[in-house]
Amino acid sequence: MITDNNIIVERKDFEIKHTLECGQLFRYKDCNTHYELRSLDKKCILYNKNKNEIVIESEDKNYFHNYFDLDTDYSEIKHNLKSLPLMAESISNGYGIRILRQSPFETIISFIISANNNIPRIQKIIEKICINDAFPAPSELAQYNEQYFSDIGAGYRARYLASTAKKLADKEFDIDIIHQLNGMDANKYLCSNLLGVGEKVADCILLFGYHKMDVFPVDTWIKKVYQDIFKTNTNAKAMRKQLIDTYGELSGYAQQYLFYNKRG
DNA sequence: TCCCAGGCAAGGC
DNA sequence: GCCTTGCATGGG
Repeated sequence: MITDNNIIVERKDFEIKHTLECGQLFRYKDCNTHYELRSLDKKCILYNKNKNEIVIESEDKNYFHNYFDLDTDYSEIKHNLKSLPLMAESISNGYGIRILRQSPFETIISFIISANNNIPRIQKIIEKICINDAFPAPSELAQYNEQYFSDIGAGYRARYLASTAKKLADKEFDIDIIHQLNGMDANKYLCSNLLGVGEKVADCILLFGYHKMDVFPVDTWIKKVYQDIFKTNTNAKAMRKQLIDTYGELSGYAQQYLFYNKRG
C-alpha cells in the first residue's frame, strides 16, 4: 500500500460502482475487493475504506484528483437536477456517478469503437489496442493499418480507426481547439473531420473527454428514455435538441444518470 | 436462430 | 438538407 500517494475521498457523491460502470470508460476491472482502472499509461486502484470513505491508490495523485473531478460539488448538481423529468428516480439509482475527465485522444478512439457495439466487445478491442496496458500515443496508434484493426475484431470500424489515428498523429486535426468551442460547434468540428465520428459519438467525446455539459449523447438507451418522457418517437437529432432544452446546462450530467438508470 | 449493441458512411432523392 | 441501407462481430 502506497500510503503517501493515497487519495481519500468522501463516499458521499462518489460510488465507485456507479462511476465506473455507467459506460463512460472501458478500461476498468471489478476485482471483487477493489476496482482496477487505467487511463492513458496510468493505473489506479479504488476501494471503499469504510462506510464513508473511498481510497484511490496510484502513483500520480494529481492526475487522478483531476480525473475523478474531485473539485466539483455533485450535491449541488443533483439538487439542481432533481425536479426535472425522471431525475429523482435516476439520481436515486445512480447517486454516486461522477463525470470523469478523460483523455480526449483515448476517448475519441474508444468511442469510435463503441458505435453499434456492445460493452464487453468494446472492452476487448480496446484492450488489444493497448501496449502493456498503456493506451498508445497517436503516433503509435497510427502505425497500425486497417488490416490490423480488422484482425483484432474491430469489424467495419477498422477503416475509421486507421483514418482517424493517422489524422491525429499527423496533426491534421486540432484536438486542443475543441476546448474553446461550445458543444454545438465542437460537435460539428468532430463530425466533419473525423471518420467514424457521428453526432452521438461526438457528444460522448465532448462529455467524457472535454467535460462539456451542453451536449446529450442519444444512443439506443436514451431513445427509450425519450419515449418514456415524451410518449412519442422521432429521430435522434430532434431528440437531442429537445433533451438539451429540457435539461439545460446540466444536460451532460442528466444524460449519464438517465443512461445508467435505463440500462440497469 | 434471431435480435441487439453507447451508430456511422454513403448514396439516393 | 433528410431518409434509407449496408455493415463486422460477439453477447444474450
